[in-house]
Amino acid sequence: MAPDLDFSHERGPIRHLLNYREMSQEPMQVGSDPLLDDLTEPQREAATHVDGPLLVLAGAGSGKTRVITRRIAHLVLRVGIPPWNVLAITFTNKAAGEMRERVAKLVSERQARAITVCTFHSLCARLIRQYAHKLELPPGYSIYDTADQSRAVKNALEALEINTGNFPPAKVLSTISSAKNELIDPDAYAASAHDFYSKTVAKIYRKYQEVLAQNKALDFDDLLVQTANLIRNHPDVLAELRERYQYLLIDEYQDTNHSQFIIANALGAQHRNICATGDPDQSIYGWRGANIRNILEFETHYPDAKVVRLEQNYRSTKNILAVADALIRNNKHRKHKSLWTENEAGDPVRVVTVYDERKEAQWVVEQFQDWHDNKKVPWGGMAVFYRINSLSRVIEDALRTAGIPYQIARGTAFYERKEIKDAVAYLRVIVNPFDEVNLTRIINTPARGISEATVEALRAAAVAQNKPLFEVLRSVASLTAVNARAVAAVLRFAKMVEEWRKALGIFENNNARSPIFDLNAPDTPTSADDLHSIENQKSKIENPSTLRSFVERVLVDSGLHEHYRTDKTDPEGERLANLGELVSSAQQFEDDLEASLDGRPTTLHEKVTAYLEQISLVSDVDTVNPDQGAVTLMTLHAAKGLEFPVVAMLGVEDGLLPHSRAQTNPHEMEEERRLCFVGFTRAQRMLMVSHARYRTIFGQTTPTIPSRFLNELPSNHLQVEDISNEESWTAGEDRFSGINAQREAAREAAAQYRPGELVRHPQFGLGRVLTINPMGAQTRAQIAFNTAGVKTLILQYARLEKI
DNA sequence: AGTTATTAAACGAGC
DNA sequence: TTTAATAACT
Repeated sequence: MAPDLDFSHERGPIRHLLNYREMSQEPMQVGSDPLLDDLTEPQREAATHVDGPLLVLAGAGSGKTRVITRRIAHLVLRVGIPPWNVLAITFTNKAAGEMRERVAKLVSERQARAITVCTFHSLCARLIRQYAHKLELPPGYSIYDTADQSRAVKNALEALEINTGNFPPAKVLSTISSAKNELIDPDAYAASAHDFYSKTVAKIYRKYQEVLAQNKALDFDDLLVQTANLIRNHPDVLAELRERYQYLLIDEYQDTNHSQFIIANALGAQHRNICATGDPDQSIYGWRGANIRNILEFETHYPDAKVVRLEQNYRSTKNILAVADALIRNNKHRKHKSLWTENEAGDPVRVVTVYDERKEAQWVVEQFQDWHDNKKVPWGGMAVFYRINSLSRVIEDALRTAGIPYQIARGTAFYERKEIKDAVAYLRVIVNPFDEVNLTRIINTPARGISEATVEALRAAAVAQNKPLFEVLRSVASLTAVNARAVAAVLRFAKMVEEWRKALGIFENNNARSPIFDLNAPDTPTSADDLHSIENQKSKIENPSTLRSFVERVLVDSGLHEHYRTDKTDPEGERLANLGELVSSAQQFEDDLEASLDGRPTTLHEKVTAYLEQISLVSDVDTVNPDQGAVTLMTLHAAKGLEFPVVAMLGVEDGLLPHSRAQTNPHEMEEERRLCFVGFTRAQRMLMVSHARYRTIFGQTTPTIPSRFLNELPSNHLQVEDISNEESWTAGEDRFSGINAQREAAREAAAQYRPGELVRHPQFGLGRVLTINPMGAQTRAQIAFNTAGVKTLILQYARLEKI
């Protein structure tokens, strides 16, 4: 049993803070500043740094966030920097929220609200909205998620008449994404493309950008690219931003990519008050363009930078830290850092071998139960990490069966559901009439009599007339290819959307200077002062309704509500409930927004736009609430920046961690090791690591090899257990009897049908068995049907009938 | 036109 | 295993 450790000092409230005015009247004595008193020397050095570049190399658990928040408070309270001059960039919205909260405990609520704390992506999204007119975008531009991007690429491929077979959208998109992260535009990409594949990608890239431009849409990478362009091409904007953001803090600097680097440096180049914090050993996003050199070469970019190293760890026990440190020492490309702690030695790190993933889950659940019942660790203090999302299922099942509350960090999953994507697509189309991807998604969802053929005719007309698709809807009557019933349906749909737009104060008096179609609408002086002043155009009618009621109205008017209310395929009403949850999320957003606006007016239109922006940029961890009293399940990537008293890491096996795709590339292998290191260093008191002898992935059970990383761990800090044989006799028998039963069934099924026999299929009718291919549960039969031709069917699923 | 069944295809991490 | 695209049916 581990002695009780006190981990509370990290988050202790700071009392009796003096504000700046009091300070200046009555100077504090050196060493008695409550902002700094409880900091160590290096921490204080970083926290009190005011002007000029600062690099904080912060080891895991070294109190980095604390230093950042204190530094912000110090700047505002002691130095007297206006809070709106401070810009802190974090890796996730959740981290931003936490940082703002922690700062708010040091400074006043009001001051805290004036500080900008956000992620790169949300900063860029807001800047683009604010300066939309300079980028030929409407402020209601769409942000495309992966699914939308994939649609856009498919459109591009279609237009170029390229077969998707050789150019799967996902693969093309990842190539394009890498290019964008390096700020390589289609021209530059084409210039460096020499082989057939990249030359074709160059064409697709160009077309894809055209499609996005047509739709007035940006993908995630474009948010950064466009911001970089904005800053580069508009010196006035850059000057404004530099004036506004005089003190820059960028957290997790090791995971910034080239475009983020460019943006940050452009903002900071003049005043040079740029503070980067991070840890090269925790760089785990190389695959999405993060450039570890940004942090390694910070001192080259800023030779006068002050460098502070935080090496004392306040988070973990000695054992955990020793194990993590031993692991990371195996990376060759690395600057060594000596992590140390004054914490207790604690329990050894447990490394356990289990039989399979079910046993693994069961073991973890047992351990958690013990920590909860006997060591009084709340459920919220425990977490399960894994390399790939698909490992979450088994542990979920086990936790559910055990009745243990859990939450999964999969914030985006909610917005990926069809019903939610549909509902959001309506909102997108309302604020962005150019968004064809979302328009085609909802034009006949739910079914309202607008067929595929009708949509095709409309699209053709839009291309022919060189008009946005939505504008063509109104002239649908002139299209001969569309019958009267469809015309009525289209007009009804267009009318409905226009009604919603009216409710937002958007008017479209036929091709007049309707604000939403008019990109050259008068430039209202948008200063960086107020990022919340979103749109240039103000609502022309006083609309009393709220965001919540607007969303509800769209759900009802569109028929989505009714459709899912009566959906027979969803008897539980789960989808309807999800729509309900969307409505409450709108309500929640509205409440938060009102609070942060502090009485300043907003239009409904602005609210919808801001809401759409927010839901486009939620990250997986954003939804995790530690005080929820639930075990947290997440990927190792999502775990960055978090900490839990008890941590279990699943599937520490070769092929999973390190992932099989990293095996051939030494750099990727080191990133895998860093990923493992990140996982280890999240643990405060107990770290358990498990690997199974057999693992079933995609229905295929295969023996595994323990992760090579396990061999790198110092045995004197470990407690190694192999429980793969315990009770596995019964479990093993169950398992094999299960498999055997399946095989038996398949054999029987195979035996049942012999080549030459006549069978009947509910759909295909009469047929004759040609061959039987016994493959266990996957046993297939080739059958020649009288009318349907030769088909290969899986016996288990095909409801065949012997004749 | 719209729904439902069947088959094929994807499976690394995410803003 | 899940999801997406396609084919068949009502």
